[in-house]
Amino acid sequence: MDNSHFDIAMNNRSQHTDSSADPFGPGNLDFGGSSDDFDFGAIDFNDPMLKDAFDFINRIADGETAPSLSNGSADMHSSMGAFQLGSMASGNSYDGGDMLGNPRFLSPSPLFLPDTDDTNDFLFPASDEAPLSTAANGEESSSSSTGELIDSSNQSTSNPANNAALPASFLLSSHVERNPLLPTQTVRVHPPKKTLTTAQAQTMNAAKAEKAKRAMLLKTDVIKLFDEHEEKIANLAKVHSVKPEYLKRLLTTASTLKRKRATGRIQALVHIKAQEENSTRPVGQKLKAPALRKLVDKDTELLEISKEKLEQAKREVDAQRLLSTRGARPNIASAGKDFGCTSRLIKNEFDSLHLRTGAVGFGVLAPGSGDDRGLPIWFVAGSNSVDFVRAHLNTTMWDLTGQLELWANTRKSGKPPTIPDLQSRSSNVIASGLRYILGNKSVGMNYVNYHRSIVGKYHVCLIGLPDLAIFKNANGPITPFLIKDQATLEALYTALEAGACHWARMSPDDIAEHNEWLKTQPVKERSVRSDKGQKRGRRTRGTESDDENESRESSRKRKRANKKGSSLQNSGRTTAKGRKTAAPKKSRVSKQLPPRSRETVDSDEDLDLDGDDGENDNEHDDDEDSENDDN
DNA sequence: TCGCGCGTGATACGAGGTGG
DNA sequence: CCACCTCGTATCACGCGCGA
Repeated sequence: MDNSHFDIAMNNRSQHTDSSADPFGPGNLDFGGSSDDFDFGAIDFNDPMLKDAFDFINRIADGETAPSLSNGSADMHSSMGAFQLGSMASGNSYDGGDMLGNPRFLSPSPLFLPDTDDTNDFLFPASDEAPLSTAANGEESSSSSTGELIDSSNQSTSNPANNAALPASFLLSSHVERNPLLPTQTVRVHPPKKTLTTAQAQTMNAAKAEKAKRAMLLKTDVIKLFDEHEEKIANLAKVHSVKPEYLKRLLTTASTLKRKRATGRIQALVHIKAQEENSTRPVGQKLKAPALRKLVDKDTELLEISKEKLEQAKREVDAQRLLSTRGARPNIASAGKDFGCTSRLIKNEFDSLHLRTGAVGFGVLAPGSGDDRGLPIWFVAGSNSVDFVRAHLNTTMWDLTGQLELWANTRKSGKPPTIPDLQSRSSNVIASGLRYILGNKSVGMNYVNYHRSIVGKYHVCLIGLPDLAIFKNANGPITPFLIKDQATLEALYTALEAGACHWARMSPDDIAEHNEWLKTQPVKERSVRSDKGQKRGRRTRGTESDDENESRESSRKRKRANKKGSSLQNSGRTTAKGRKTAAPKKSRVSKQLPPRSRETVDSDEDLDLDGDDGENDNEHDDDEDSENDDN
């Protein structure tokens, strides 16, 4: 037998377990602990059955068609079917493909799917049915059972189906049961605890006291080191005439560059002078900036303007600039002209950037609706970018531009957004803006504890909220879903869309000030768990005491699960109220034990048959949404 | 009202220390 | 070197808070 594939597999495997690599990365072995402890030699690779199994996989990897499970190859079914299908269903990183170092087996390949429509039952047999590999160990295929593959006398490496320490129900859907070829750890059994003698207790106590003393000494030294560090920074700041905060910034990798230059004093004064001089002048005779600047220099009264008035003028300049850059064009003609000029500017910038830096990329621009003026345009940085579009998007730039224009002309438009629309959109902009500025995909907006959970924790704040009474909430911004007034919602959404209202990082001074303020605010304590003090043993699955466990279980959760189960049975992917349910996220679900029965898992969705992670599930949903929209 | 994420309470387990 | 103990951390289950 040619073992070349297998040798490669072993090499790959040793790379995977390299301690320098991420042991939990995709395609790596994960034994839930130190993977280096894993003894691969425990498997007898000279076992003829195992050799056949690897030979079979290598032949498939070489492109040979796999035999259908339902019409033959019973041996392969028992030895490899569970091996591969288990990995598909569980999504565990330690699957057949990984072990063999062959990525082709990582995807849910149809090669091993049976010739039956009832794939669910094949992958996830009902609790009252014998699971795949149980059947393999049972009477039906005893001649080719996986039990023959592994020496049952060696408990440390054999399938724990034979391990009496585990309850039989646990094995029904366990990873190890679905992957009977895996070397398996024994269940750890602790010896009964012995009571200490007086001398032992005294020794232990003395050692404990000594350890505490050493920990205290270390803590004292660390505090001392911190104080010395602060003192050195303060001295250095004094010597170089800079603020200690500046030195601390230099010590970190945080950027000190600001995104935008702040409005200056002279700009604010010119703005005031323009209001004085130009408000009464007709168009065409208004003074221009150089003339206004000269007038400012001569106006001694204006030059001694109060700080408050100057700040007010700066805010007005900022607002005016924002209106110029983000405000809607007043009519079709000006919008069309803006479109044409700006698109040419962008095209020029694309060309120039490519020539200056070699950057590649492409862009497509079309008027937002058929009523607007302006010709669709596409631009690329580097002619190679066209090849990219052709190769990876299977279209040409012209086609893409045409499709964009068509899409813009035919999409829903003209109707004013409804209140739920505005609520949802505003909420999305706020939440996505928060995720963007923090670079954290999982963070969520907290309106109720905004000052503590968002500002205090992440040091960012939402600035530029519309100056409306409803937003002057002591707890911070209120959730858009509580605003029922169309005009208020439109003001909020417009500010968010235009960028007038956005997330901003706080300066160190602001953070310190906010933290001081937080100290004066009452802390809302979390309620104490209602079951505090009670013993809550680990939940067991499928044991004979299930009824007792279920009776103890939270009635609320049971009600929810039952309701969900029944509604899902009836309506597939929607709840009883017709609301679409999101697929459970793998990151959390994968950590939990499977449900105890099919009672609460009656939909494909819950089973997560495709084995994708949560992100992909979302993508799938999005695709469906878009399809529905198209329909 | 539902579902998700966080935090809490509990257990399991491994590493390290200690004594025989 | 082994047995035993302590402690810290990982993991699990689930209640609470909160957004949608």
